[in-house]
Amino acid sequence: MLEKNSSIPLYNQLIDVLIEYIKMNLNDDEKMLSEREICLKYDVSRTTVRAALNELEEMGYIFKRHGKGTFVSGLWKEMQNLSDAYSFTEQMKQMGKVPHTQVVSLEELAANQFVAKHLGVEEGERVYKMKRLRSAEDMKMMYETTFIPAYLFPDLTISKLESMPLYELFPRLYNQDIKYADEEFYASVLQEKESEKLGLPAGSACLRIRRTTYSQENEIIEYTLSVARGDQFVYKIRHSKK
Amino acid sequence: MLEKNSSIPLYNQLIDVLIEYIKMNLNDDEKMLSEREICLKYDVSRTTVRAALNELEEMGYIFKRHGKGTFVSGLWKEMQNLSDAYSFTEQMKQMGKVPHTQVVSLEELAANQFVAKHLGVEEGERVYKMKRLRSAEDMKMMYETTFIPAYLFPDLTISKLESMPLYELFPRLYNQDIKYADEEFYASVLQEKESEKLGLPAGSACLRIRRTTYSQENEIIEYTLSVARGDQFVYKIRHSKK
DNA sequence: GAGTGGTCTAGACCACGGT
DNA sequence: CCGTGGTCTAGACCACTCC
Repeated sequence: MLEKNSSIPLYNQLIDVLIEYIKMNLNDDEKMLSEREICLKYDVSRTTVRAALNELEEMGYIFKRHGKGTFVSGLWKEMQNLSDAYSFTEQMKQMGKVPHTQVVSLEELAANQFVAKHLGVEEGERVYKMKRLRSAEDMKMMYETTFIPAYLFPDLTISKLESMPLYELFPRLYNQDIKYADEEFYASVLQEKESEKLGLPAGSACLRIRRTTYSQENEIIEYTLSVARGDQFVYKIRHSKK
Repeated sequence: MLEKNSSIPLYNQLIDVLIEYIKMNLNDDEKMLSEREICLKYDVSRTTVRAALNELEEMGYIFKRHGKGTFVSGLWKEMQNLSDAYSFTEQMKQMGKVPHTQVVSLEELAANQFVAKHLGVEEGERVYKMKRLRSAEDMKMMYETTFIPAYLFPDLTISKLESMPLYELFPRLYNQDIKYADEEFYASVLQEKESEKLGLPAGSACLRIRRTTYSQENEIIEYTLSVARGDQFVYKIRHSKK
């Protein structure tokens, strides 16, 4: 069942095993094996069991009650996305659509005050600025303006940009691994010029998004301003009470 | 420094102590004490230290590098809200405003199919439906329609509703502790009737929000539909790469 | 090789919920 | 009272980074 000498941590293997166990044996709100029972059944320490159970709780598979036990949550079926996906490509795939990106422009320029501030670089430093129109099945979904520091991405070209999604290009071509991305968004209406780009009437509902992406080294590797069709983007978030 | 026999868990105390230590002694990106150094300095086990450090990492105070050490993140200054607050009251306080709520209506009725589905109750079951206009310093911010199951909240009255925020009323008067809330939201524009209620022109940008709140017992205790001024609500979320 | 974070063990005591 | 999850210990070995 569990491979003790695998390169995959035991608690990680245990997660998969327990998910399988739940699916095969238990229904919603039924009582799960106790922590000590799991220790015996799979011959691991309680620390390992609790590490696995904590992740399962975060994932929504189970919930715990002090003094009573652990129970199957029955919520994991509905909660597909809850905005795990932060890339356009992933979002579209979750919506069951085929994403497409057209690179409208790519230029190298010196950072002005605004760009410098949001990319965390010095004013005057070289940066790339690109504009992209993002579609799904012939519907124009979103228009993005992205800034990235030039020194992290030498010799960036449109053909490279078009070869793969940005969030694959970062790690694969430039060894920049993403740690997390912060997004701010708010409702707005389309201005005239934007409405032309998206093929919608001016004044249509839209979502404006500002995204800052950080590398594993805690450097900002991307700052993007987006405007997205209001009728196509529904964000889902879960607020957990501590 | 740490009280070993406090009712507060050691790792929880340690979190506060370490935050203080960081603020007093370290700047951004500086190297933090190693885990084993913290063990010695505060006389606790490494398990306890790691529990505290994991929370600090989630909070954004520090980041770890395998083989190198733990470092101060320097991001905890900016990231105030990131939508931790899911109640209107908390959100307004974070924005430095004084929230006010006017209960427009409160009625008890039988759940129709729509309400039954979203509250997870049977059709025909008694539910409360309330409408509330929410303001901050004389600006009308958001209009909410809320459904809650009646059997969980016997003898609910407008005066009770007006006495405290809903999310205080749940635990304090009805012993209903909140576990988490799921929100969906998307951009839209105000319809005529809504525009009157919020005192804005029809066609103004707005955010439409659907919220489902769950109790510790995994029951739905609230379903709310909101429409909020687009120019006043900015949501922030962090997508962590796993 | 020395130091770091990552994983894991075996065992202990506590606080809570039910009998 | 017993079984549950919550906290904590002391110690072990591994994988990674840097010298």
